[in-house]
Amino acid sequence: MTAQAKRARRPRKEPRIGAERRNDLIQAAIASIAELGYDAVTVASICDAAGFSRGLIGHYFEGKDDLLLEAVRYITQSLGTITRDAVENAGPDPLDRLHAAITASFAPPTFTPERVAIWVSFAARARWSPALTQIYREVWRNYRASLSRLIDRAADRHGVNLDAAQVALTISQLIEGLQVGYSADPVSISRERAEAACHAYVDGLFGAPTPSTRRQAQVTRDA
Amino acid sequence: MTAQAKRARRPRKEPRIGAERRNDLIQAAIASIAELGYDAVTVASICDAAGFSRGLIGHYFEGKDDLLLEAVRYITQSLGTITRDAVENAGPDPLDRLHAAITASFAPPTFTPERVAIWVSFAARARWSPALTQIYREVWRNYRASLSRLIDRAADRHGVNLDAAQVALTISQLIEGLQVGYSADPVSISRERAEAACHAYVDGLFGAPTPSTRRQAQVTRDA
Amino acid sequence: MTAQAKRARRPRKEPRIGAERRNDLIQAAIASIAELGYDAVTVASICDAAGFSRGLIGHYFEGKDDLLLEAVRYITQSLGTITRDAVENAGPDPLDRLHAAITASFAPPTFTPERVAIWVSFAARARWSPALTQIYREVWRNYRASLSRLIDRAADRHGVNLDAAQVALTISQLIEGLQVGYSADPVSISRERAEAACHAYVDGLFGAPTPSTRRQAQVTRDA
Amino acid sequence: MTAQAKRARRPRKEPRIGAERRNDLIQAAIASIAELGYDAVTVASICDAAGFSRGLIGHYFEGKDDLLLEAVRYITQSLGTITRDAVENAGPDPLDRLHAAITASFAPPTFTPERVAIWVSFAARARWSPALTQIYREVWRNYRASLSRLIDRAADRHGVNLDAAQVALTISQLIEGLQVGYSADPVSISRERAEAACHAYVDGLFGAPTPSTRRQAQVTRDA
DNA sequence: AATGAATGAGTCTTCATTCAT
DNA sequence: AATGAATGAAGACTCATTCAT
Repeated sequence: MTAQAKRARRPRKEPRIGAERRNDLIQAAIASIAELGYDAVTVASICDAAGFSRGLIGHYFEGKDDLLLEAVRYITQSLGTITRDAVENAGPDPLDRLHAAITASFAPPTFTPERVAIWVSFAARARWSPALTQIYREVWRNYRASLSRLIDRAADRHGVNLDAAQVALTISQLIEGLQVGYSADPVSISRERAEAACHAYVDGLFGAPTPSTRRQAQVTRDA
Repeated sequence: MTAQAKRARRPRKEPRIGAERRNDLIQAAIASIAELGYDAVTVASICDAAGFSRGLIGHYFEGKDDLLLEAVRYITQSLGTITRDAVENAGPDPLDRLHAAITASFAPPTFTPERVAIWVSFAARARWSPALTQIYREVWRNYRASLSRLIDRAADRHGVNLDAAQVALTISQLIEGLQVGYSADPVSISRERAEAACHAYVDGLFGAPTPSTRRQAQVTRDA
Repeated sequence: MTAQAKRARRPRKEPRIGAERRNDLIQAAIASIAELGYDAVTVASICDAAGFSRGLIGHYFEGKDDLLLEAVRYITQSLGTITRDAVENAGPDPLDRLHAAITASFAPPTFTPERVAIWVSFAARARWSPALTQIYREVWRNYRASLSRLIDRAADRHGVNLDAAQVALTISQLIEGLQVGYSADPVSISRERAEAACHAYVDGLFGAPTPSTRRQAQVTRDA
Repeated sequence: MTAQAKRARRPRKEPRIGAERRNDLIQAAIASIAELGYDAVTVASICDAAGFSRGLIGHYFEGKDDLLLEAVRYITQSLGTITRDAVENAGPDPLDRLHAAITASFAPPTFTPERVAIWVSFAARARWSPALTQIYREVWRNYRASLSRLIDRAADRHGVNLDAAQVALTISQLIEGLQVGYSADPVSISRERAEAACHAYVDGLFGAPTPSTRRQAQVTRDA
């Protein structure tokens, strides 16, 4: 805003590989979005957060929009990887794997006030940005496809008759909606309530008697 | 000051009473947000949409932010009114009333690409705007409180044991999430699928055999 | 606000009612200048001070600049009248009359924080406004001419040899300078110190031993 | 953001170090005030005078007001320095030093139509600006304190009994008033008459027989 | 590679003026 | 006569981008 003042002499950084610099800037962009909001972010705020000079963005990105897009990509990729890992570490039972996917969605680093807020900002802007729309669509389609497979197998195993596509949609959008609520009003919607609601939905589908022990380990591994 | 000389001017709009003009501007703001996105909206775009000169905003609002806030208030109020009306016109059965509330949430004028997109923008920004946070919280709290009452009564009537608060939260955030999905990617998440998923969740709770006939009339009056 | 362009004195249409309204607005303008400063004054602030609607200025004045000029004229005329009256009521002795002129310059309604501040604003702006330059020049020329006559006669009477024109200039600009100081920093330069300094200068010229009794009556007739 | 497309640009000024640019802008601001008046100055007029683009002010100053304040500070500091130098170069006699201070006050670069006009604008605005009030007060307090010391010593040396504080106030405000007069109406109040009046006042105090030879050299080096 | 000075388009806001009622 | 709605020009400020060093 104002205060082009004190640009404190900072120690000159050691020149590094481009990829590392790029990543520094992406992380700074994420931090800056979290602090100020997607559209209040400025090149200056990002560079200040990274400890770099203003002009550096032009060396590594097409411009501000490009950097912001990369930041979004970073977040979505990280989201996908984390979910995948969680599912694979969850054991063979498809229902366990389903719950593990949900648990991962409500655990750090995915479910953090900052990350959730950024994600929501990103989803909200998708309507007016083809690039964001495409990323958004792909992420959720993959997510729902994975869920669908798990749901199908779990339904088979537990002898339940389900519309897997619809259930996957419901889970994905319930997660999305709980994220929005948590982002906007974390007082009313705590992380715990959000997670519980989502698990409860799945439990309801499979007639499970609150199998909370199944997820306890993962819930507590917060950072 | 400096010589505000005579100049050619466009035909002056006939002055109307204040309240009417205020509403004109609010509607124009809503239209402009829908077209450009919450943060790409400019005073110029709003005034152009309304057919007024730039300076008029200063007469009726504190400034751009104030107008935008009023636009949000307008939308939320309209949302509350519509839901209330729908519930009251739905007959005595609490489960019918619950489904009516959901139906109204997925019907125009609430569920319109423009309205949904604005709502989502608004929710996404709430985190960085105390004024928006307050509005957001209040709207959903009221909404969930209404749902809770309906759920309690419906559970009584149908002999089901439910955590009303959790179910209300699930419904509200499922709606929110479906709106986000519809806003960002209306191709993957159609209005019909969104509505169906939400009704299906409620049906699942009450063990209903897809009582779709109950809502058929309203579902098809979409725009 | 530049462009204090030459504006022919237009004849007033409704002399009586109009004159009253005109005066109301002039007084409001003076009050508004005093409160906000010459250039922070707006048409709105003046009309608010007068309790009138915004558009009324156009009925009685050419515009804002015209009104402001009239306000300045009002103040300068009032200044001249007051000095003249004070001198004429001071008795026959020219030195008494000289002191009386000074006393009047440091007494209300001339010497008031508001009036002084306006006067100084006006003087400061004169350089860039031919209309103000003209008023300013005329006022002080008349004032100095009057002083000169008094000084000449007083010098005769008291057998002192003086450059009347230079003394008149010194008195007038000492008053002006004391007003500036009082306007900008009334803490350092009180009204009393200002008046005393000016009388002391005249006393010094005529070798008077602090003839303070001579002016006591006038000093205390403040409003 | 949004499409800051490539555009034709004027030849870019070669970047210089910050302090130099700051000074360029301050000088341009002074020139612009002198030309247009304190409140008719715009960011555009300043930048045009400096030959820079509009946005540069934001790099070196908080904004327009900050720059204007710096311009005032520059002028007042320069005023103080010049007076101090003049006094110290004036020889040992305190009365000579007193006259030297006055002479410096009526000589360039202090006493220039532009500088005087700016100074007067600044004094006139002080009433409504705490920052200006503070600067104004400090400058004149220092000035009067210096004068007081000189007056005391000169009175000792010449065996005259004087109220040093009052005389200092009189001199300072006489100078101020002569500046105002010169600014507003340089035709009636020439630089020479102004200076002569001020010296004559001091001469009168010490009973000097118009010791004009003492100052003749300096008087004639006018611009 | 990195810096930060410089640019200039875009936006919001203010406000004197106009004018229909 | 009086009102206040409406206008539109002017100005300050922001900020992404460019580019010489």
